[in-house]
Amino acid sequence: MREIRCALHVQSVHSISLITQSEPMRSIVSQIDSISASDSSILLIGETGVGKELVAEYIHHTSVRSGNPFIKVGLAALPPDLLETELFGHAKGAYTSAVGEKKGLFELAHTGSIFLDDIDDFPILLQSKLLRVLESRELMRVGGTVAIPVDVRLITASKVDLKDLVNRGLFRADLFYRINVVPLVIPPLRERAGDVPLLVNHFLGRFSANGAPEIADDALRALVRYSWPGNIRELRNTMQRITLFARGKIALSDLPPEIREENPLELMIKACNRCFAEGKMSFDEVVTCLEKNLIRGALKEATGNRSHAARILGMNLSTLRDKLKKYNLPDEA
Amino acid sequence: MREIRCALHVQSVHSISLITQSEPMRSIVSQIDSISASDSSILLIGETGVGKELVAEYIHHTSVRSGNPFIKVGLAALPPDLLETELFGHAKGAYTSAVGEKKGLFELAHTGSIFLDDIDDFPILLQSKLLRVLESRELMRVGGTVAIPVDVRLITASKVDLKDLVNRGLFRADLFYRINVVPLVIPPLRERAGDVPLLVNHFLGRFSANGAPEIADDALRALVRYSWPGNIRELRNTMQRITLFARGKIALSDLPPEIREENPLELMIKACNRCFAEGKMSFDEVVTCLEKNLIRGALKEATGNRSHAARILGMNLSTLRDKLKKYNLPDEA
DNA sequence: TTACCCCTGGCGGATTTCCGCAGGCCAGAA
DNA sequence: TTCTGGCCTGCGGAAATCCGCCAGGGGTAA
Repeated sequence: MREIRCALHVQSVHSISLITQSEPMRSIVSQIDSISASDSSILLIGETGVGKELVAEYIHHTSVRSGNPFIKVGLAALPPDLLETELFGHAKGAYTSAVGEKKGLFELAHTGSIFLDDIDDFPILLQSKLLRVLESRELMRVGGTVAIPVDVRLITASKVDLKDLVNRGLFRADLFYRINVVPLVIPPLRERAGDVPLLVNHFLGRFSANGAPEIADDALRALVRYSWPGNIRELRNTMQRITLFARGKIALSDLPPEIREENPLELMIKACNRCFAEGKMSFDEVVTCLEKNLIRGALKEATGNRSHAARILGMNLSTLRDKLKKYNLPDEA
Repeated sequence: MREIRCALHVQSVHSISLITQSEPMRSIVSQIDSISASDSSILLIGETGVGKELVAEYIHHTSVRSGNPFIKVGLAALPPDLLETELFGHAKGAYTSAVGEKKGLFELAHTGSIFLDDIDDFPILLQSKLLRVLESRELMRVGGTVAIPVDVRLITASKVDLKDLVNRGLFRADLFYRINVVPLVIPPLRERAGDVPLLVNHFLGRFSANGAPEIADDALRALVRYSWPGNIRELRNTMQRITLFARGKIALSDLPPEIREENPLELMIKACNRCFAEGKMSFDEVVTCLEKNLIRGALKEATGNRSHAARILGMNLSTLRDKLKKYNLPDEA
């Protein structure tokens, strides 16, 4: 486990690392540390792949329950009809194939923590039972008649704002307030691009037999510039794939094309913003300039054929004609 | 004088070099070589700084008159009231201060060539006299009574299309036809960017005591990308300035900012075209995308103040509000 | 408390834009 | 020679856009 000083902020507990130097994540680590003595329910909000599971582990292992079980449940991955029994167990003979009693995941987490990922996908019919379990701190197995005490700390994760689901009647408001005692928003990777170099280095080191290889400057810039729609999971997978094929220093050419090449749309937006902000052009001037150039390009490609040019541009011939007249672009201007 | 093989085309005559590897210039050199035995009047057309004077020298020194005088006249640089006497001389007592007779530049060019630069600036009142001299092959000094024979080859240069001036009555049609026997259009440097590396190397070598220094790749790319509105003259001056201050290899940081940094407008146009061509977006989608982003940027800069944002964008508040509604951009989306 | 300035929303009129329709022309195929 | 398909132009109606006007609210200074 590498420990880095000065500008970095690495908390390593129980071989779990939250690697960051960005302010958004530092703030979250601070909040987690400040409630480590607490038993409060925590709701982690963030996009797929941002590392909610890792954060949940960190929370558990820095809490007073760190020596006790930590049960992770991906709710979205469980078949809906098995969900109840998986979570709460079932009594003997509860249904045809229930030849024996079964402990649920909540029982297994007794005295420890349970992490319910994708709580936004939780069936609303089970929400009332979950709420009862949380409030009474005991559960009734499916088909059972005996209340079984459970002492668990609840950590949940959602990829959307549960308030929206509450407003749409898809999530119980009372359950929401119960699990949202401490909300933590995990930012997407594109909002903490400053962490990308650390994470890249971390995963390259993780997957390389000889320690993290060096990265060319332009390759690093491309990695930082990329928006990482798949967040840390995508970054991790990308680094794993790179270490399989790259030799020595990581070059720009070692990166997959969607990272290596700047997205044309992003490039355009950046250029337009820069032109508008620096080029002293008004909104209309920028839009007009864009339209003119797109039209010119299409006419060139269509060798002056206006009908074809209109089709290229995805507009009506009449519309193109009107624009040609408006901008005084009669021929292949 | 360096001679380069293979891909290059360097004609060196009498310590004059036309350095090029681009097709447009090669074509011109071929035309010049093919008329070297001719005495035809040549009209060079091209922007300021493209090297018309150098081309004129080359023409003279590859012609049969190469051993005879070559007189260069920048017509725009001469005071209009002295123009006639400079070109055609004057007799003794032609005017108060004319204490002696004076040969004009045409006489000095006898048996050789005369190069009249900026012929587009030539006063229309002198155009008839010039025409008479060219047709009769003799001249009358200002205030003189004796016809003096002159045998000169005429090379003229213009930075505009003289036909336009003829159409507007600013240039005599008969004179135009007389001097336009062989028109040669010298392309601007931006239309033969392939020559930039050669020219950069040439001038760096010219101005460096220790031979041409090496250039970093990104610096060379910036030099090629630059549009060189001042053409070769600007390139020459830039290289001279660089060799004064740069040490060793020429880096991107050694270049002046207008070359080092890509012009925002050009960048935008390039990016927009690429986005449209590669990004599989329709005209409307591109325009919409641009508008949304410009609006978002303005709102961000105005911290949500729509009146301010409208002013930033240079549009009416009502217009901005209509667009916000159209694009469903309610808050700082 | 009052006055002033600025922002925002609602709304409607004028102008611009989009585009469909009809007709003519041209080139190529039957 | 006729027919067909495509392109282009003129033109007018519907829809969209631009923006001015009015009213209300909030903040600040006198």
